[in-house]
Amino acid sequence: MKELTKQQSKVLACVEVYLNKTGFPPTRAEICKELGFKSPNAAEMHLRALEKKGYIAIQSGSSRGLSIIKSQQSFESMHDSMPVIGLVAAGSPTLAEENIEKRIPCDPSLFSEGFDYFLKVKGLSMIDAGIHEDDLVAIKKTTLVKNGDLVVVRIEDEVTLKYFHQQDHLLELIPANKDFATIKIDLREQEAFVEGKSVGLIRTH
Amino acid sequence: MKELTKQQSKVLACVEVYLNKTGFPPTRAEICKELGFKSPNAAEMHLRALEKKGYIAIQSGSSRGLSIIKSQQSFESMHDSMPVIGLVAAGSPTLAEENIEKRIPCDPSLFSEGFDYFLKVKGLSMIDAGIHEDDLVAIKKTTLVKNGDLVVVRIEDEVTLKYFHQQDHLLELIPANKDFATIKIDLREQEAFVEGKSVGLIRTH
DNA sequence: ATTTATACTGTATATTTTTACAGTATATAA
DNA sequence: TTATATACTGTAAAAATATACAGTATAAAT
Repeated sequence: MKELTKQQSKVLACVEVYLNKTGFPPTRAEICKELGFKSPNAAEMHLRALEKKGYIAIQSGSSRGLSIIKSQQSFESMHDSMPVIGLVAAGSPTLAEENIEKRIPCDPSLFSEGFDYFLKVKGLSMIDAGIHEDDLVAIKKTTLVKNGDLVVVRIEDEVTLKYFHQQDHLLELIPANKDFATIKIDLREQEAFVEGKSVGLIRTH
Repeated sequence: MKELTKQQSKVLACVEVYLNKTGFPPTRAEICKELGFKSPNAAEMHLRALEKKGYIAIQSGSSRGLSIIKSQQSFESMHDSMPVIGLVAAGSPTLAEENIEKRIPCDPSLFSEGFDYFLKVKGLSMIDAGIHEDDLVAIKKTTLVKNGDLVVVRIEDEVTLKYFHQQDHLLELIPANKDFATIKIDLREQEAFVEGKSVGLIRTH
């Protein structure tokens, strides 16, 4: 699929937004109004380019005869899908594109509270909570967590999934496996960031 | 929401089908062609009625200015949702309406192989497989199962979720909890029906 | 220096489309 | 019997729309 110029991209976005808002595609004139062009031919030319590059189809002779072939919108918003993030050790911007292993076709309302991404579990530290290696834990980004919540915490460059327990300056990250030790952190000496909490889990057999 | 007459219903369906096929709504003339009317006013009148009853919106002055407000298509096919079945003891037609506890907004492709319904787990017999009480196990209806698969089996009026193991006439349904005994069935003496197998699991925290 | 691609303005026209108006026919309710 | 609602045909005009053609301007490539 050929690359789009900035303006072509704008026009395609305009068509998609209009379609989402009204349920039918815009006319050339409407695209112009939306994007500030003064001639319908400006829109026409961009549409022709988009057609040639395979992003849209134009039904000639039909008013508003546009249809989207390849959407620009991230797959996210069109047919809802949620990103799967590996439990990576390094890097901080968890939801950065390069950390997304794949996407699962489902929408955020799959779990009642909503969630932001799936975290792919590594290791067996939570096995007694019924959380296995490669399970996908649905994470809702929040820093508001209670003792006993299953949380994602970042300590320096390490991200971990554990039960949360904090009393005053002592943060305890408790595993669900007797072979693993509880991580104890004195928050006066070391920083720890709560990235979110688990609201659900999915597993593929 | 008011009831539709037969013709109104046909027109609404026509708009929806056209929209699905082309990506934009039909004109009055196109509806006529599709449904065999000879006057654009026939379509116009039906559209007005559909608007008055709240099924569509008409953007006046715009060509093809129709948008669907309330689709006729069943909720199922529009916004996919999958039924949740309790692990009920009695009754046989598993997917009968009365057995559906609720529906989860997701589509069958959530798990790569596809699935037909969720089974809500009762009891702790599979706890060592990381399957807890109230977990929802995604079940694909099939009778083609291998030894080691996690299957839904019906024996008389009892439905159970266990690991499958069969050798000749001996069927073993193996739990994942040392406190539970393996169910052993001689198929020459007793019937057992494989209803499906697990392809995944979801849990709400 | 000249071509080529992108990105438009401005105008005009044929065509598409909406939409109003004038009827006809039929079944159902008052 | 007379409304009233549904379900159309047929026509026509006004408005919306696609689309062709003639230009201008700019930056990058050759």
